[in-house]
Amino acid sequence: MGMHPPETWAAHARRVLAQHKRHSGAARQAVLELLDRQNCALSAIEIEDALRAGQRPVGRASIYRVLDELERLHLVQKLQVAQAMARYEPHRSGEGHHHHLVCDNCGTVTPFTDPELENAIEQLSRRVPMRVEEHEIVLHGACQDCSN
Amino acid sequence: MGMHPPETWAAHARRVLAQHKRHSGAARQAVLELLDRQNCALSAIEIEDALRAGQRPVGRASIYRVLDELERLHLVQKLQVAQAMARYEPHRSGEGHHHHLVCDNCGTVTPFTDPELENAIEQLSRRVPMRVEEHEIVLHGACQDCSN
DNA sequence: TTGGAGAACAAGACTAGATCTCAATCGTAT
DNA sequence: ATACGATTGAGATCTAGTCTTGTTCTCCAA
Repeated sequence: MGMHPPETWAAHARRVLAQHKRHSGAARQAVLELLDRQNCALSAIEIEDALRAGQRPVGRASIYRVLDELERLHLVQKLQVAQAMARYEPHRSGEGHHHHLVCDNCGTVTPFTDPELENAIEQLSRRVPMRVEEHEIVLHGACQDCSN
Repeated sequence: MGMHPPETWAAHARRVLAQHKRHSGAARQAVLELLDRQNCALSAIEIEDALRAGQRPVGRASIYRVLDELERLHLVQKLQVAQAMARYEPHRSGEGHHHHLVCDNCGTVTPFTDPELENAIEQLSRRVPMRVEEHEIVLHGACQDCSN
């Protein structure tokens, strides 16, 4: 369990994709690099806009296709956080893992982490009639600004 | 804190609605009664279909309006379980509370309950910078049928 | 009991997130 | 270099959810 050489998530993703015999196209690279720079979840539309504004426009269909692919390989996690709009974030082992607080008043989404909760989920996953691969926890309520 | 007389969720909901000075229309009654007969979450479309097939057709706009209203009064909980489609279920205190396992292969949604998990969430809710009112937990993976 | 104010309702136009199609292009193994 | 399959983008299409509008119904007070 020694130190791994530092490797970006994007590099890791590229490696996994290569192992799965995928060609490496420009659209996919752009999405990977954008995702790698984020620390919380983005929607497909936000990704589309960011890429159009920034480095390289990518067709909407490509974005959804890439996100789908990455999700199937467990490289991103797809979240149904609040509205009827999916969000995606890089699936980093350990340190990046977090869940979300959603303010039902103003709609803000804030990430949080909690080791004890992770522990409880870990235990639970063994008791449940399913091979658990991911979990998603959303707390709803009123954020500090809104509860005054 | 004694025993309450047995009261259906629908009756409870009607009472709360009355307290909030809402008139009582036919569409809302139909939705209430349908929801009361379910033990897991329904989507708005499923509700629309069930009502059209069954007792009394109700306009789609009305269904969403009613569900919204019920959600604001905490009489139903809105869930973003799997696909980009919200699901709603009666919010019963205690005994009816549960969470969901989603099989990413076949899409089945199964409810489960777990006191320890509820406990962990309860603790967590105090540590977190938000007044927590609801929580939603979804475990993803492969169900028993699909993991063979 | 009746009349009126405002709540509830239905139909359907509309929006926006997501998917599908298909022809053109690109990557890579040979 | 070539061939073949993977990748891509434009735009059509689908569908959950929202908005608009005119009508109907509930409740309450006279």
